[in-house]
Amino acid sequence: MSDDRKPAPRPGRPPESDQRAVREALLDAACRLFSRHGYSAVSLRSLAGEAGVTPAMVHYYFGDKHGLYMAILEATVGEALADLEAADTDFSGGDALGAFMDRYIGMLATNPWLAPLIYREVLLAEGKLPAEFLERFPTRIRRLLRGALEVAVQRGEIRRDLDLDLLLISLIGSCVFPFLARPMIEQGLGLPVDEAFAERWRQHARRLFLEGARP
Amino acid sequence: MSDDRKPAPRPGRPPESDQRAVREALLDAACRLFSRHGYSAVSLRSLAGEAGVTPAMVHYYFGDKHGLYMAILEATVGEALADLEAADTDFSGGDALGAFMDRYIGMLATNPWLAPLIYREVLLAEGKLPAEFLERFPTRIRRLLRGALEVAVQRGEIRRDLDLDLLLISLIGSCVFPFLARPMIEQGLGLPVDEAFAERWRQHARRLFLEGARP
DNA sequence: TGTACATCAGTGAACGCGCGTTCACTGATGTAC
DNA sequence: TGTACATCAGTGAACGCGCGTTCACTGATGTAC
Repeated sequence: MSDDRKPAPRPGRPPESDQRAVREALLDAACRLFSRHGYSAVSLRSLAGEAGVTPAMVHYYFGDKHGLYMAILEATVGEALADLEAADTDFSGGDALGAFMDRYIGMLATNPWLAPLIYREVLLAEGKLPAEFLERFPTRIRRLLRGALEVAVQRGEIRRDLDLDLLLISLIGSCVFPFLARPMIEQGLGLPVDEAFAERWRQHARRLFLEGARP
Repeated sequence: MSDDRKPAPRPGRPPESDQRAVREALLDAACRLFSRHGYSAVSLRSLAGEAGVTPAMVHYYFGDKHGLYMAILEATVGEALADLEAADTDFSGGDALGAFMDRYIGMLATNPWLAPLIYREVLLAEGKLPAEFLERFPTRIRRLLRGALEVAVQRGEIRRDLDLDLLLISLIGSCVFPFLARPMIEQGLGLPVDEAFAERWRQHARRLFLEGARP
């Protein structure tokens, strides 16, 4: 009764159990562990231990390990993309690129596991679902940004002598890189990558991207 | 005699064997597989198969799996770093930053496995050697670049209102990002990341970093 | 309202498999006399 | 120059272990009559 760290798991259906709590504990642990160590380096035993449940729960709720992986991808990456696309209309106003960078950086700062997770899946193509995500994610984000870039060029907000494909890569990189390189920044440079850093990075990235480093 | 794909491995010491060939076949396969799939996702059986040798060879030459990993880190990352540092003197002349970017991008383009390998080890801190590499690599590259940046600021080649820490992150990111995002660029944008791309990226990254995207 | 039963959330021991690793061994090569 | 032997490169079968996964089960909860 006094020890609630180990709630004395008895056999049989637990009273007043909350399915969503178990599911989300698993999703939460999976986000953290998969993004930090990679899919194959994380065992279901350690994952279940982190979530405070039995390894068999993974199969009960998600079928198998890969199903859990797909579930967090759908929940995190899918939601993030939908969020960016829903805000597409905002980008039609002035300074569309700045608005995109603001929103993108904010999203990456709020969800620290997002960048490494997407990176492992999409950029390294480490995952097992090239057909689905490798086509879906970059295609959607490319469509989103190519349009904004072309509009910006036509408006004269961007120089005409820059290759738009390469500029697209630079734009994404200048948003996402510090959240990929987080351990290096925190341990190598001694800068905590928190909300305050994200705010500084927002301003720095916008200014550098538009104006350059030269005086 | 005619079939040299399977050289009919007989028991006993092979005649005219070349130790270095076996060692380097293992290192080569390890570079490709570890950088593509990650340390724990690569089994010694698949790695040895790729190199055309027996799994037991890994222990014969490198002690264990981790020893092989350390060996390729030392061979690739160590050599790359030493190369950059040896060229440090070049950077004392005019346009030190441009010279660094040129050299850095060239190195990443020549060794396609380098960026993902360093990323997995240093940026994600996925490896088991935080004490050794997480201190060595970023510390050295930071020292290298902070000096060059401060000199550039004093010479008036760089604006004074930019945070040097953030600028350092931007500089590294604008060199390394396309080589990290290679699968996305090749499959998502349809651009092959080859030597020609590296040459285009060199010019693009330098111009964008110094002059910005605004007309 | 009680009762009988289906369902449901979860347990925990066990399964087979592939992993990293070990080891007794084989026959070619190098060396000493 | 021959011969005896140590060394050396490499084999391949086997080891124990931890992995993902399965399954018989338990007892609380929901439902039908």
